[in-house]
Amino acid sequence: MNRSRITFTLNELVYVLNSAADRHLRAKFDLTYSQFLFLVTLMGQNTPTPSFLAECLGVSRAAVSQRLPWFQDRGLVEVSRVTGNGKNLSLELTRKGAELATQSADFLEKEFRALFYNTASVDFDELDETLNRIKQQLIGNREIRNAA
Amino acid sequence: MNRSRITFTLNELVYVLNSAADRHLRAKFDLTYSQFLFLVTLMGQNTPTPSFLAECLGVSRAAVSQRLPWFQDRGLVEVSRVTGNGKNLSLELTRKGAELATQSADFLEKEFRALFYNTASVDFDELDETLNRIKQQLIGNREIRNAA
DNA sequence: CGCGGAATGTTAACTACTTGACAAACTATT
DNA sequence: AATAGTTTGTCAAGTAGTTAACATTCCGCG
Repeated sequence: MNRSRITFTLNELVYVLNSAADRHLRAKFDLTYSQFLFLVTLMGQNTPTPSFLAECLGVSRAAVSQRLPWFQDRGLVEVSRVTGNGKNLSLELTRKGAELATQSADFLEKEFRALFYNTASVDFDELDETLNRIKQQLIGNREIRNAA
Repeated sequence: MNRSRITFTLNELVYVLNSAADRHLRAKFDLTYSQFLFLVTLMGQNTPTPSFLAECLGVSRAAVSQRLPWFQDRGLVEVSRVTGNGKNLSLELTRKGAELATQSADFLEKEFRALFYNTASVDFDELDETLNRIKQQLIGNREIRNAA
């Protein structure tokens, strides 16, 4: 019963976290959580292709392709072709997009820091490391299984 | 940066966990992870209303309403009206549905137990408790904020 | 009793994703 | 250099959820 309790807890916690983030972002920046993720992920790289961005976001290429016009129309993302490369598009945050990403990320960071501040008894670094170890274990075993 | 690292890690871990569960369930029981959750949640109560089930699953009443025929058609769930109550429907697993829920839950439990067995250095009970504490903290603060 | 208000279940319209198919562009091998 | 194979971005169709509106049923209270 250990297993099921903890996977349920994880799902619930993630739901609460993401809902809270979504609420804050909508209220202050008129931004969806997944729009926020799009911008922040884009900021984390320099001029990636849509294909690579899709991989980072964990969604399909088609999904990125469909969402791009929304960000272009609002002047947040610029799509360009690299000269001498007719195949790949290149994505880049505009100045406005970068500002929005930075401001919203800072804001969210501050909000959660305030919330977590009271939870003094938790070592978040250690927790993060533990969760990552579990994740790696799962990924590792999966690959072994698939190869077999 | 603490905050963002851990929320990202949480999301990634949940994704890996749920994907693995989905893969196993499809392969062995021709069942989606969310279909599995539907059955297991239903088994956890006795003859709930669709409305209550929706709340437990964290989805809208409309979503449950739309999904019910799928489970009825396959003889997994029985929908009935309680006599003297024209308003509420009553949901119940059929024998077949209960068997499928039990078998798939047991199977998943066994799979994950095997995976986790190697991660000896993690105290899963303690981890579960920690995650729950964080969740409660978040919920608590949210309610205070909303009331203000 | 009867009537206003709340809750339930269903429907319609919408959203955000998916997969599969495709053309265009690149890469590698011969 | 030609070509077979891969990668990329896009489109069409399908899926699972959402919100909003609705009829129906129940409840509390005059």
